[in-house]
Amino acid sequence: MARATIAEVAELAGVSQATVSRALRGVGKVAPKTRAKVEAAADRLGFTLSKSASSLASGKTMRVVLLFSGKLNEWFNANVLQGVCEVLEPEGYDVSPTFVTGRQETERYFAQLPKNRNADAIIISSFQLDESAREKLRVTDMPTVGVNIPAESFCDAAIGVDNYDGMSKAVRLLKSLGHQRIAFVVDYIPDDMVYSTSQRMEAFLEAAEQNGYDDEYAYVITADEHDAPLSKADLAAQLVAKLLSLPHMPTAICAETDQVAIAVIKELGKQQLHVPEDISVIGFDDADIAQAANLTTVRQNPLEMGRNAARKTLSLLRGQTPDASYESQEATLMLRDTTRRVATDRS
Amino acid sequence: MARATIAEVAELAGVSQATVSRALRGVGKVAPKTRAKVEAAADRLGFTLSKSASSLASGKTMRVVLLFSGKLNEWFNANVLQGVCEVLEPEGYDVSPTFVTGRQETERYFAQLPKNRNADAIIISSFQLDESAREKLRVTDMPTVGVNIPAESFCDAAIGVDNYDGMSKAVRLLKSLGHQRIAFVVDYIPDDMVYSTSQRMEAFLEAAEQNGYDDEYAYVITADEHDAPLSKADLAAQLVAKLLSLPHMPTAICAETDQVAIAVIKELGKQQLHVPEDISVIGFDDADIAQAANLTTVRQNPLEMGRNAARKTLSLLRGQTPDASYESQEATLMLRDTTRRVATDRS
DNA sequence: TTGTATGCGTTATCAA
DNA sequence: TTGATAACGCATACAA
Repeated sequence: MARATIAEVAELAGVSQATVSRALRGVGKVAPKTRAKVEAAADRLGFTLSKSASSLASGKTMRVVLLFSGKLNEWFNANVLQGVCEVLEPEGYDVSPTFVTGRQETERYFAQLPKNRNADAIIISSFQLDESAREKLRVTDMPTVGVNIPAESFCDAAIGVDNYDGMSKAVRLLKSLGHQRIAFVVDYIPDDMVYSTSQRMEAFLEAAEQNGYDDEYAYVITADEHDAPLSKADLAAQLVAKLLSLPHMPTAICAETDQVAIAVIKELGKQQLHVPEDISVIGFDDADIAQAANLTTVRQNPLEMGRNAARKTLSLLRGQTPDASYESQEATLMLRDTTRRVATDRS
Repeated sequence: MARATIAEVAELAGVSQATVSRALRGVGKVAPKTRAKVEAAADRLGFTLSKSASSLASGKTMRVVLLFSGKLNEWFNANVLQGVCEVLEPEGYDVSPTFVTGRQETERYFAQLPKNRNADAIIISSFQLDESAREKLRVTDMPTVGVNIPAESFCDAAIGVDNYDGMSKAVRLLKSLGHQRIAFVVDYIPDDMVYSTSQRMEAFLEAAEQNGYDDEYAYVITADEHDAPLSKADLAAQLVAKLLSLPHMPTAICAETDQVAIAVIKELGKQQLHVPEDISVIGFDDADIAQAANLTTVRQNPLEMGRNAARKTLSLLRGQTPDASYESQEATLMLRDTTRRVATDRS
């Protein structure tokens, strides 16, 4: 392609570069006739404004970075990304998905963050950041919005699911179904990552207490500490082993996520424990796999979170304060086939 | 943040701007000592090269567009994206995910493509393009690489799964298991979208023929034409209805995708037909849901396709020809719980 | 190996 | 409403 410049368009249209610029961007006062001329000329030359040149001249990069903890092909992240793109791209922004896996990469990323002037804003998803990283974020002059980030935060705005709400609903369901011993199963949680998981654990315990489960009736089962991530199958094997070696086996389990729930169900099956006949299981997320496995679960909506975060970002970018800077999404219980009223032959 | 410029770094380091530029990018000849000085200065100022300015000066945008048909939260797309990002981002490229859904958006996108000089390359995934769109792509001077794109193509390079290979394996499995009547179930295929689906259908028929299935022993069941996309449940209901109204019910089904396979299995269940006891089902993809549902399926690896496409893009960007411009990924049969040897009481 | 000078294609300020 | 013109921050050809 011939790469036309604004100058050629100006010449063809018989106006100045400045006018072309104004006309094409739709800013400032420009006569309808002039605009038409310019647009015709631009069209004929197959001309588009150069993003690089615009950025340089205006100081706006028209880019927003979307930082994930984990991979882009994870259900949650992919949905947030889709949501963000849906609202940001029509506004002319490029979204630049980035991801870090593990502690080291995270540190490295935040270490070099302050000097990054190559984006207008940053959206960060599902991080549990240490003080040093938070500090780095604070000193950045970029608007920062968080998705599933602790509320007492260092972000200008944030959106997340209400894990407390979600776990309460799960626990109340189990209570209604007559379950007297319940457990929360969860992978080992490194203290510096994965925010939502630890919050769900706390929420489970709190909800259990509020619903009258004493300590010995509501367990938390955690995997042993490990460095390399465990396969879900291995994790489930470990968790089920711990479950089965409990003084009293619970009749219902809440899992950290759908993934873990499904892995646990498979492992239980290997031990001839059937779900939901012998034991009920509830997941968290309502990812695609939950439907495929007919899993009762607590639904969150990362797609909508992404859209919401992007809207907040847009506000910030315009120098406004978002309507509700810190928002929390209600969680929904999805009743499917892995929960059941407890057998009546127990006291 | 103070936004330092290259000039300030140069001054602090006591060298020229040009030297700073060279030192920081690691190009050209620059003395180790000088480089160290420059790096120290840059570090102290919290300086990073401005992407916009670099782009403008060099003519390279350092951006590659990744165009999807469908949403970014679909399993296939999310995986391709992850793969592409994994290899492109370490090389300093921004990947800009874009998506179009439906015919109109696609047309609009390609219509304005030729004048898009805001990327160095474009990767397009899973498109079935009409001649006009192809032409637009051809006239673009950007390197173009395809993912799951017809081979006789308008791309400089491409990678895709071998749908023929995959469907052959599926059909051969069913033959080995003694199934004598088999069917392929598929959503209505608008002739201008979804490439792989129609290819799989053809591949099924071809494989069936090669394996000795006569016409009346290998059916293709297609949904009726419709404008708005059907929910998977509705689609499955329609497909199962057609299946059940066949002169002879097949004993095994190959589905277009895992999604369709799982929806069909659920619908069959509603009709008291159990999988695999009464009928075997094979999916295609091996997405997360396939594992969750214990679905026998044909595996493709979009993550690896993404990486591969990105590597090809990199080659093209460097002016080289990729080792293998057009590659095809072998498909793998994943044997799980939805297929079974046909009951022996049939002839 | 380093420095000088020019240009990249816009935007934005100021006049007209 | 439009036109000059000076930035914007860097890469690169060329000279030293």
